[in-house]
Amino acid sequence: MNEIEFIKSPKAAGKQRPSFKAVSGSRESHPTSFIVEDGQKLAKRAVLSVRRGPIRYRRNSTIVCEGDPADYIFMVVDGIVRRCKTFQNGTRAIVAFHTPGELFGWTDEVKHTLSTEAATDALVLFFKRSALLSVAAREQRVANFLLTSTTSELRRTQEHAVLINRSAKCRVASFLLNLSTRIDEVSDLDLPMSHQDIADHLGLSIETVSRTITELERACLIERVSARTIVLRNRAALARLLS
Amino acid sequence: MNEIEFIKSPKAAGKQRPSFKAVSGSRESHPTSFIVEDGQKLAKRAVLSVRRGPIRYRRNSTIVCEGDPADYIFMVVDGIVRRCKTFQNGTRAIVAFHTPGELFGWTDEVKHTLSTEAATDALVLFFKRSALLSVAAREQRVANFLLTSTTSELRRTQEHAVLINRSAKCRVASFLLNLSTRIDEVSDLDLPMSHQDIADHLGLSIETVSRTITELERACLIERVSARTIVLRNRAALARLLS
DNA sequence: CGGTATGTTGACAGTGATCAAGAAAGGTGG
DNA sequence: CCACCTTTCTTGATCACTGTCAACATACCG
Repeated sequence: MNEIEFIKSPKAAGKQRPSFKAVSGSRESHPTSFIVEDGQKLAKRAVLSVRRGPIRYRRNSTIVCEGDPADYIFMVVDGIVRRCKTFQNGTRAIVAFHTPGELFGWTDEVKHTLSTEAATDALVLFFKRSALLSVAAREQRVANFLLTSTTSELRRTQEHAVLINRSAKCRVASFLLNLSTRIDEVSDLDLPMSHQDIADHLGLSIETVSRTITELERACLIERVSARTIVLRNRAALARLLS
Repeated sequence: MNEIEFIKSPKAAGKQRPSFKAVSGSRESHPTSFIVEDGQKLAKRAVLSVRRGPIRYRRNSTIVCEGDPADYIFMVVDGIVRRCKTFQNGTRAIVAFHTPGELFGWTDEVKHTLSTEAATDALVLFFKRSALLSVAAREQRVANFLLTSTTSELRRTQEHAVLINRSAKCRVASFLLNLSTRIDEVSDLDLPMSHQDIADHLGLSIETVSRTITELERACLIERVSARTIVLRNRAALARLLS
């Protein structure tokens, strides 16, 4: 871990881009509200007792390196976090992006198999693995939350793996539709991450991502307000590209 | 579900190819031995009480269709099972192969999002989702097994997703190394599934799979005893292709 | 033994990567 | 507020890897 900076309030983070502020600011519920919803004071107190942070990370800073001991697991409070693997030749594969409220990094291995980095300025909670396990043993709702989080992440990763043998147009359309459901899309869809991140996530070159967005715009499926701001003009047609 | 056939003994299945028999016959421990290892008679009785089957499936028969209600989850007893999604244009993506002992199909959705098919003759146990959940609520070891199974599947799916933007040679090498650790590799590595299945799993064409195997053989990294039987001659060199 | 399914190899084409140049956006300092 | 610089994005030209089409070989099965 590097570039760690303790802060007093979530408001201190995520101001790099106006659109990003809008995204995080418009969230009605706090990411950890699942504990409240469970209505179990004991569980809430138990989980919070093993919480560390939140810790603020600047964009592109590393939260955990591949190979680091898997002592902690994480939850995004604000911003976007990417989980990736970098190869010797410098190419990088981004397995997943995580949005606020998502628990990630849970593993049975002793070491993390993926690096975790801040794709935007981000605010991240830490949970000590061993402590969370012992809480889960006492509180069934905590155990359930662990299982549910892992199951959701598995489903998303499976859907992503399905994209492997599909065309560039299909991958980009899928990504845009997916993203629009995961972050608050007021009217415009603000891309919180760089095109390079999107390219590494979809297994495409940055040039192909750009060209494909242009192509979708020419077909009037989307509209490019700015490089990082897109309007989905025809969701139905975009969805048809996937089937 | 179709082509279901109740049988008395696992011996009745998996005889299609001699190599397949050798693979399944050489397993020392029974796939459900985790229950015994847990040493909890209550848990064992509880889990077995919600078991259905085993049911035998012939190669290429469908176990569950995409969109079927997710009332049951599954465990491979014998053979290889594939989980896939087929698109309108006929192309198919195989997200994962499952080997004996693996629990799969766990989901939070009401419907299965992937089809499940027998890649070889296979023997499959069924567990009623709701029943397994209530057992897990009583027996922490059962809950743990659910979480561990899901976590393992997530890790494997993540590793598979990483292969997206890598070369054909790298994908095939990765697949062969991976397979050799998952099935008993006496001296030869018997491919239990067809080249078409491998191609759909790796996002390659069947021709490219064939050509890549030929290429690896020319480089003396592997040796092709027959179309379905391969010897890994130089594991270290194969592993170097991945990094 | 013949027929079907599966695997192999070659020729060619197409999608997307690479290389290169320019444009736009964001950040910094005057 | 503007000038400058850096980063990010866009577009074009070319190339390479892999897909497609086709023919043949081999294995499997009745």
